Amino acid sequence: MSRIERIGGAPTLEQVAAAAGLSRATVSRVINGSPRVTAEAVAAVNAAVDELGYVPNRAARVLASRRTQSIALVIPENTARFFSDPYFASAVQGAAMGTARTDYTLTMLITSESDPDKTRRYLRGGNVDGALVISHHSDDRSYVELGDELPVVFGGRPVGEGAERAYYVDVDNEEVAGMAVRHLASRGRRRIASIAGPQTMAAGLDRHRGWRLAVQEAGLEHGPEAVGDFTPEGGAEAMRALLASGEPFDGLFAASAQMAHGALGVLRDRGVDVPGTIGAVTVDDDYFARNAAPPLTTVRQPTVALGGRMVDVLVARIEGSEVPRVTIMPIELVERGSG
Amino acid sequence: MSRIERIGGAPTLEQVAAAAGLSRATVSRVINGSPRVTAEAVAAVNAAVDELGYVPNRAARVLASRRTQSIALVIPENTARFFSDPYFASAVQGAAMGTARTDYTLTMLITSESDPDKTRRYLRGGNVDGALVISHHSDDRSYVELGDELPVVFGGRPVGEGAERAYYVDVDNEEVAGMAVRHLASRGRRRIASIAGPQTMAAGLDRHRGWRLAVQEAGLEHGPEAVGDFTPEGGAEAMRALLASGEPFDGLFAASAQMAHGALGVLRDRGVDVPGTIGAVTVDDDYFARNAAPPLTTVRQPTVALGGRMVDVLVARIEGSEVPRVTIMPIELVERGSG
DNA sequence: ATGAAAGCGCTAACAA
DNA sequence: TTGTTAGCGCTTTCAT
Repeated sequence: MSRIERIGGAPTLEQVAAAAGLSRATVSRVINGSPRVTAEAVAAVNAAVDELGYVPNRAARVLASRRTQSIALVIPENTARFFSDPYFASAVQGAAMGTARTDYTLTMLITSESDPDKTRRYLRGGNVDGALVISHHSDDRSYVELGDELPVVFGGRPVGEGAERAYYVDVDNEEVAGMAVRHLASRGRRRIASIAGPQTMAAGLDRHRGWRLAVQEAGLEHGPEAVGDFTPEGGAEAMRALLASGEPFDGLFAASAQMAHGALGVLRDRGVDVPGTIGAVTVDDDYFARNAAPPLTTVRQPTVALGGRMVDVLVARIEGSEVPRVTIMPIELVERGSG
Repeated sequence: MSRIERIGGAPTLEQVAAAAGLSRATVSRVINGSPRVTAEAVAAVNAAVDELGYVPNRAARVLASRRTQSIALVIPENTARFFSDPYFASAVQGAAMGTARTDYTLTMLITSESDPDKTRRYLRGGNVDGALVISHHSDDRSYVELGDELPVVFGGRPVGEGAERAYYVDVDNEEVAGMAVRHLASRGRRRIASIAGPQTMAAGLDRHRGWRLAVQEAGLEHGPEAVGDFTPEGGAEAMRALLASGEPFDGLFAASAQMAHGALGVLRDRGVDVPGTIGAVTVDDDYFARNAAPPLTTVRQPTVALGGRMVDVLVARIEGSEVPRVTIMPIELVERGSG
């Protein structure tokens, strides 16, 4: 042992080795769970580790092994309301909890507007083993191409150039709309209107298409349609447009609970009874759905689980396992008072 | 240059040095902004960096400099609803954005129930330079002691053993309540009831005390009081208790918008007019405050900024600057329809 | 102002 | 199974 004993600070592998009467290599093997060690060695190392309170130095490990054991969670800053959106908040929570179950570390990366390349440089600089990108409510798809440089998993199907190669976890958004429409049909609604999400985003597009198809398949009529931006204000405005169109409808599919919440406010102001006159079904079981008046019948997507699954898929890819490029999470209808 | 040129992968400092015709040491100085380099050296290095697309390897840097340039965001897992609470979501957002402005990296640490020491080990293992702990809605104060081992900054004044040494960023919660009560007084309310938060938490305690004092100082009467758990359900239950007490009141201070939201639901069910019969003021300008019926007059605390300030304070401490142990953020009254 | 050289603490061939 | 020995890519004295 050529080095001087460290006075303060954390104990090193070398000190553990000395205490256990073994070499650093063997201690390293034990720490990393290698099968090529004797039970005695394991016991001796564990004893020494406990005694010294040894904790491996992450940086040294990363440097030597060339694996960072950490993953990035990329959050587009232009999604200003990111955290006030329950979908994001839940997905982030799921990702964080999912990461905690592994030996990986989750680094939050908010893309900076002042220096847009900062995030990209960080990701390409070998600082992480992979990245999670939650792009549900954003049309920022500039990270799709990153998938060629390191493992990336998207939350929500990305759209645009190269998206057909991207790994993602999502729900079947056409089926989300279908489930909603069929429920309205089963309640006797005949003319179903739609408040769609942005048509630049997969969730907006697919739910809208799902509405169109399901209405057709159920032999119903298409009511008027309007596009919102997934916010309550957008939903309110869309509802005004629906009413202004003059086309009648007795059912409404709103592509997000936030929009439905805003839409219901407009209906209440105009004295339109829900579910009496119009039955409404939406997507997302969050506080907007639960606290609307009346509470919203909705298609629930498992957002926390979705975030967790993103981690599972990413870690599998990092560690070289085969995983399907697309993971679809189950959905379910939650009946409440709105339709 | 003894090493073999790397075929793929990121370029190294050594390659930059070769390209710039300088030593690694000088390149390192330039990269780290040392003043002891000539302008020519800076130019040469920058050119080489741009040409090669060089990005420093974080692990190597950490290992050599013994500074990790990363901070942890500790989130108690028992705060199950963490992310669905707008206060937390905003504070986390602020912290993430604040970190993005620095050269630090933010690592999310959800404390695992299955292995409660995992977080602690990670923090003590020299993996981060400091930690942020947001404990507003939690009485988990087991991280106070961590402050003795590495720089820690709390969001919300911690309570319990050792808390008097803790660095934290918060609002003046007594003043929060005072502002609310004085507003009610100015609107002619004479008997002010209180729905308090958990008395195990600073925000709960201080706002309750603030209510008591302010009512006294304004020469008003104390109406009935009840304790909730900061959730809408807790607020609803507390309101039922207030009404059941039989004590009259024409003003209400609810210590959180979530509780106020729940309380107003009960009043609406019982046909009590707000603000006609009872004027209500609360805290937090979030979704719950804005979407209650009627919308809530509330004391706004700058949660996003608070999260950002936590980072500022922590970084200052890490880098050895003097910072006040306590940082108080400004608050303001937002008038809406409830009182 | 610059360079040479010695590590930071660990992993991973390669030998034994 | 264990130990020896090179580094991983960077920072940082210490000379020059």
